[in-house]
Amino acid sequence: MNPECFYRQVWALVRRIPRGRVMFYGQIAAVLGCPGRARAVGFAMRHAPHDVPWHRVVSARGIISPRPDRESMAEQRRRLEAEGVPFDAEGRLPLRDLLWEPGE
DNA sequence: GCCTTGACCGCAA
DNA sequence: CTTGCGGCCAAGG
Repeated sequence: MNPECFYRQVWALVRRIPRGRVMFYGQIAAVLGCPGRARAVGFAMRHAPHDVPWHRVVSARGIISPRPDRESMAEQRRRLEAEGVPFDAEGRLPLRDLLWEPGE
């Protein structure tokens, strides 16, 4: 699968994540049949179109992925909290309860 | 084309 | 629980 097609499928999938639920990078890649391309999913999020709910994608460790742009991290947390997602004192969220997968 | 970087991940220690 | 390492692979210099 070529990169461009992959990104479009990532965006299409992320658009289907319900409010208040999340998926993690590697999971998205695996669902699309491309295990090992978690980093490419990260790239797809960084370049996501305006209508893609990129904030519903977090790391497999249940934290908002660290990145140079601290402001976008804060923005992601605000958006998730606005959807009812709880964070503990260490900035972690209950991935086990919030994880979503297509066809659920 | 080579090398480095990065919104990653699973597993070993 | 935490960290480190290796594997991963696309982009950009």
